[in-house]
Amino acid sequence: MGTDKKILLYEAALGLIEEKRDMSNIKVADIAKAADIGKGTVYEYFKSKEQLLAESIIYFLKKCIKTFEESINSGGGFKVIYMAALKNISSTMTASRTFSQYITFNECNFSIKKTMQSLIEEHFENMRRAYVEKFEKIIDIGVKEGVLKKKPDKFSWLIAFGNSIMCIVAFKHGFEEFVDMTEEEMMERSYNMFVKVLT
Amino acid sequence: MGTDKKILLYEAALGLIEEKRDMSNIKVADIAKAADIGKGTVYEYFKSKEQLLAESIIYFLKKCIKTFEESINSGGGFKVIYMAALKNISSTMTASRTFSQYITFNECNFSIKKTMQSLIEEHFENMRRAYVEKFEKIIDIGVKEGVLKKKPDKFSWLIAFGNSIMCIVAFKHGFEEFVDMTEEEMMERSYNMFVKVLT
Amino acid sequence: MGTDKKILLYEAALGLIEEKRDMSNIKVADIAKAADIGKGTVYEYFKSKEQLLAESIIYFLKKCIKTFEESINSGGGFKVIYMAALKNISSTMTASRTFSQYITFNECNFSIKKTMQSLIEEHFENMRRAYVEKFEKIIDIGVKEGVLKKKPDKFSWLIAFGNSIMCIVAFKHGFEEFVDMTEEEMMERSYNMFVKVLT
Amino acid sequence: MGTDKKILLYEAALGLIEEKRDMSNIKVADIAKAADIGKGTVYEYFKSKEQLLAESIIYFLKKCIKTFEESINSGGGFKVIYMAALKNISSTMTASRTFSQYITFNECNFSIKKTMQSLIEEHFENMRRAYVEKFEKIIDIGVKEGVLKKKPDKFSWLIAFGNSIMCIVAFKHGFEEFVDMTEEEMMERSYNMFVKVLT
DNA sequence: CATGAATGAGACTTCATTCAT
DNA sequence: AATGAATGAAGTCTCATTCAT
Repeated sequence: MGTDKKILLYEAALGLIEEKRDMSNIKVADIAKAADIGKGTVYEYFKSKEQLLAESIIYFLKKCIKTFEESINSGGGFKVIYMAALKNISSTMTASRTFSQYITFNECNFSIKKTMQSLIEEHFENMRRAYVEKFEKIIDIGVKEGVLKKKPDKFSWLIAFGNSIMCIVAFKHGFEEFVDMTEEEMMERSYNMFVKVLT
Repeated sequence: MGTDKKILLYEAALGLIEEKRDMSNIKVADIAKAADIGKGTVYEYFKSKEQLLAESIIYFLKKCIKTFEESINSGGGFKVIYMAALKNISSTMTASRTFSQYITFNECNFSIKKTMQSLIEEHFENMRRAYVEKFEKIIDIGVKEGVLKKKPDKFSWLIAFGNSIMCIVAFKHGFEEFVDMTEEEMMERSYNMFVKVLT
Repeated sequence: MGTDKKILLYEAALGLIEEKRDMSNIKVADIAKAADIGKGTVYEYFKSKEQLLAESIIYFLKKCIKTFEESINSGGGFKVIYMAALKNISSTMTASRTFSQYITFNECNFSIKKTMQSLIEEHFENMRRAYVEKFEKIIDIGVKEGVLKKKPDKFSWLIAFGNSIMCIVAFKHGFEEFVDMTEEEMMERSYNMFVKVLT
Repeated sequence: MGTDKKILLYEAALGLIEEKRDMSNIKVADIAKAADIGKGTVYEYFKSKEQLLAESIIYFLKKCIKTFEESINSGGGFKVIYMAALKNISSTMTASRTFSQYITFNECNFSIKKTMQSLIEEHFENMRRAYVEKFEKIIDIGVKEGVLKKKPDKFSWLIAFGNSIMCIVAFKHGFEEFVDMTEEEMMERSYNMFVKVLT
């Protein structure tokens, strides 16, 4: 069915993006081959290469938020949920280093024309809002549990989350300053810093 | 003279990178035209487009660290220097949003082949070390002045700086959560959070 | 079908080589046009211009030996076969003056890189051996018929054949010393000289 | 002086032709460098690259005939002179394999435009006539000495000389049929065959 | 629906030639 | 007279897209 083939192509495209770390070098032929589909068939489902790439990114963004939601819905207390949230972001970023930048900065290095860009940016903004919404829920849990004395203002907890994410990124990237730290340690310190900042 | 023309081409290339937010779409012809130079002349100074782009990035990296050094050497107390550092980073990032990602994550979306990449990565690492070194000096000033009770561990102050930078990026990016804040306010809060985290 | 188009391109390339007497000035666009094929299509069948030219030459070499075999298999006595052989070589050389040199000297003036050269040289050597083999059979017929008293040594008959070929080349080339001779006369004298030398 | 620089450039060009076995890949810059002369200076002496190459070839042709004359003027009887002539041609061909073809067939694989071609062809024809003239003198000596019973017709001795030359070429080329023969032997057999054919 | 052969616009790069010094 | 930096025309090759099957 049509949709199935689209998803096949999304996955193929995303796979190649990860592999190459560079969207500009990806060829339609490569994507088609990776999806085990004829080159011409791509154009039955997408108007252009641009469109396919743009939609692939949107598909990725939606998947991110979905797995994020799942990860924090597993239950547990504030710390457990906070950790789960960070772990999810961490693994998303590991799985998709190229997109990490995209997600974090909403900059589009990709060779996608302006028309597509706005489409993506809209979806990105949606995703960011969804993340922020979930973050707020996590904060509320922290307040209810008394880990956070009183609900901090939005600026503060947003930046605190940003901070935690930055820890992960730096760690994942393997900067020399972090090499003799285990992931557990890093997560623990990250948590402590998070609580400290917001108290 | 040769060097002059190389710099002319660096600037032209960097200008286009900023303009286009995408290195993969930049054509040699464009760079040459922007530098007001014949297309063939480019190849008198660079072996290939790749080389020109790679060297342009390295040129940019060196310029970044140079202006950063200058900005924090203007004197003043801890808070002044901290603010100057942030302002420099802020303006560098504004001037060069595309590179922000590169600098922060050391990922290279650019269509530059593996050989060039390693060249760039080496230079990037040098630059990062230079920044970290300067950051430490700023921390030391804070300690001497007594703003920071005792010298925090490297992990903490690195992340704290990262945090401050993230505030700027978020602000510059115009996320809706920050729209009713002035840059001064943001910087002030950023400073307060910085000190709080490290105390 | 793939093979057909390759042959189309071989013929087009060979045609242009003959026309221009110089392989270095042939453009891919010319070959494609001559084959009534899109420029890009050439690269569906050949990795590079080099490859196309090299393969074209090999195709030519194989065709030469094939028509040579056919020409001497038409039957008849020693003189008839000798004449047929010479006629074949003569017409091959007329059809392809540029290649004549190649075939005779195994030198490759063509702008073909070293890797391709060795490929061609191998094929050329094969072809040369095939010719020598056929020549020997012709000699054996001459001996059996008693035209040649006893089988001459290889050096002698090889050179004798070379000599005959040279007569043709000189004649074809229209050197002034040969202008008042008909092709028949030349062939007759050539034959007589051939027999005389080997007796 | 002007002329000196021209000769410098001729020699440089010829050297590169030999080295590369392919005139089409020779660059003006290469020739200039080989002659230790500025690139622009070439155009003080030659209207174009074409002209330089064409004149270089003509220079070579003249040099060939000059050394040939010298070689056969050293005196001695018919056999000695014949051998000297062959030796000269042999060494010329060794020194200049690329030109061998040119000289033998008067075909121009070189990337030289039609206008230059006719210039070269005229000079080639002159050279060929000069060679033929000298050959005739050698024949006359053979007749006078009685080695050749009576003066053979032009066709015969021309072809006989061509034959001898072909022996050298084949030998020099290292065809497998000739590998267990010394140059002396080959020359001796060549001489014998020459005399036999013309008797 | 699915395909992949065919295409040609356009990119990078080379190099003969010019010209200011 | 000598130079070499600068040039741009022209060539090779890539690849998104089309279209007949």
